[in-house]
Amino acid sequence: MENWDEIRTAYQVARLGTVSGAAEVLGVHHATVIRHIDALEGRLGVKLFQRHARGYTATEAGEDLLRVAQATDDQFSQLSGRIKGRGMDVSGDLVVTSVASLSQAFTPMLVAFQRQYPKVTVRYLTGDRLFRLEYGEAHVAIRAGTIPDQPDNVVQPMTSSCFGAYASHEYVAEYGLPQGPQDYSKHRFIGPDNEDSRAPFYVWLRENVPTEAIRFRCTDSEAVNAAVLSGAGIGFMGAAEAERHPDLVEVYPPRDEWAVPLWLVTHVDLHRTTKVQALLAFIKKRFNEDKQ
Amino acid sequence: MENWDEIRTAYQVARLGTVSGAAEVLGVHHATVIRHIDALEGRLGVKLFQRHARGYTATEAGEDLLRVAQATDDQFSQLSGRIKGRGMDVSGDLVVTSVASLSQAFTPMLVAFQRQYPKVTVRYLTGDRLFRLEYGEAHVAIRAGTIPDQPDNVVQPMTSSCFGAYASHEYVAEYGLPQGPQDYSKHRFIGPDNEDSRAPFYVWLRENVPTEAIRFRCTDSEAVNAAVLSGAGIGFMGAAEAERHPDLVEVYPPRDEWAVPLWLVTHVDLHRTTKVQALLAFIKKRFNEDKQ
DNA sequence: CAACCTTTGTGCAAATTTGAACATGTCTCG
DNA sequence: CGAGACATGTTCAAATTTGCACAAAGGTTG
Repeated sequence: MENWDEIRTAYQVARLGTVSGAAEVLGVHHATVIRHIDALEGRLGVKLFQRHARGYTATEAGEDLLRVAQATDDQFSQLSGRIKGRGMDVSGDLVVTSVASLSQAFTPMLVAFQRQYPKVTVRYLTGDRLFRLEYGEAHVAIRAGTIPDQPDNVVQPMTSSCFGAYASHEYVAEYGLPQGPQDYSKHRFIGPDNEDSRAPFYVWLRENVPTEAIRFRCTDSEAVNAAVLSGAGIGFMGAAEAERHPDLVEVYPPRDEWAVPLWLVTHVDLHRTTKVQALLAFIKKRFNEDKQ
Repeated sequence: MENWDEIRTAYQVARLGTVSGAAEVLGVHHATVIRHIDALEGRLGVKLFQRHARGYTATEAGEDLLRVAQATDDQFSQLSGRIKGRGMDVSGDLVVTSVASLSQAFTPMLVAFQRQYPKVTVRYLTGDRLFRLEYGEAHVAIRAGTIPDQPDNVVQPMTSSCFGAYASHEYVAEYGLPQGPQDYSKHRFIGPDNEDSRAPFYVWLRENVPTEAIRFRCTDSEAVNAAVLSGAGIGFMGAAEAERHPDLVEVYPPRDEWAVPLWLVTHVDLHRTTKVQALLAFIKKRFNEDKQ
């Protein structure tokens, strides 16, 4: 029972009773309809129709096919409606992923988004492994750092995450604040485990602070935060994160050169869907409001 | 949502996750699969799959299609099984038609047929109008007289219906029996309303009996029977029918030249079905047994 | 890390499907 | 009864679909 188009043709013939009528409805030539029926009957080995000068009347097999194909036709129409409608509708799952360190900033935004579009279910994935857009693991990803250049991904700049240098009260009480580059060697800095880190503030760190002064290294920004809070030294933190900890002392305020750009990334196949567009528009609007 | 073949293609891709796999299952080239998907998505205006180097993964729309098409595939397999199975099975309706005058002889045979094939429902149509095979009004027709030459019908000889001349006791008591052709003008005969009747005994009647002697004419054989029984004159009746009326006097016993041939007629589209073949075989076997 | 395998994607030619025209037959209506 | 409308069915050319060859790119494995 392969070749579903022939079933569809037979269905119209059974429904209308004539080859000509079916051909008109299907938008094909009546010769095509005849050939479809002949092929289908030949493959089944059973006559579906009885031919006569006034048209085709369905045999029992033909009537059976009529019932089944009728249901199929209904199913397909509904499916088509759902699929096309889904294009206009913001509903179903919307999977967003980012590195874990951004979750504090993003969760409130996603919650607000969900309240505006109640039919959508937001799934916010953060984890140690990178969720990949190209395998359909997420609709939207928020990536930090250098501009992602994956093919098939459409990426647009969002905002920058401002980074400053912070230390705990305890640290400052013991070591004081550096007054200039000449003091750096007398301080303890928290750096990245990866010596080649491209984060702009770590590039600055490599270029301005002697390696010996970097006495604590972590892979993870969460670990850096914890280290700073524990008084391990001077470390770089997002300004928004730092504000949440009144214990911290701002060693250096955020600089533009330290800012880490954030990117909104979507897969081409999903980028044009209204659901994704709704989220992107929502995020941008939210950031614009925050700026003002 | 026209072109069901593309839905079938998309279904296999969604099910297997790769274009290549779907192409193999479908028995087509993978380029064809890609083109089907592209066409379908283009028409729907929604992406069904997300493309990546390891294959295609279904979007929500694609998964919706998967569910619907899965059900459709099941339905079509079952349909195919039913249709093909029906070919081997003697079940469902079996519509037989004949002129009403043969019903006495045929009903017992059809009843026996139904007992042998309990899953079949026999519908025996007799009526004033001719039920036509070419419009699917019946599977098998029993026709009397000259050989039917309708195209698209397959006709085979069955047996002959023997006709003799009969009259009622009352008639014979009053008029006696004709001793030879010279007596015909002194008798009353029952003839056909149609002066051109091709029934062999009526041809004989026209050629051998003066028109004035034919004093009662009917269109219908049932009416002829009634007329004979009522004493209207000498009329022609089927031998089997006459035997059921002991009041009748056999004026002339059945002659071969008076016999009316009977034909089993089926439409070509139905002739090869096992159901029809079962009935035809049954009828022939029954007649052969009767002969012995 | 390099070779190999699997996957998608794209021109171009072959094969298949489709469409137009015509033949034929039946039914209907005046 | 005869003309017209409408149905199926067949033949041949055109159009579309399909298959093949090849390219490119990510994934896998030794």
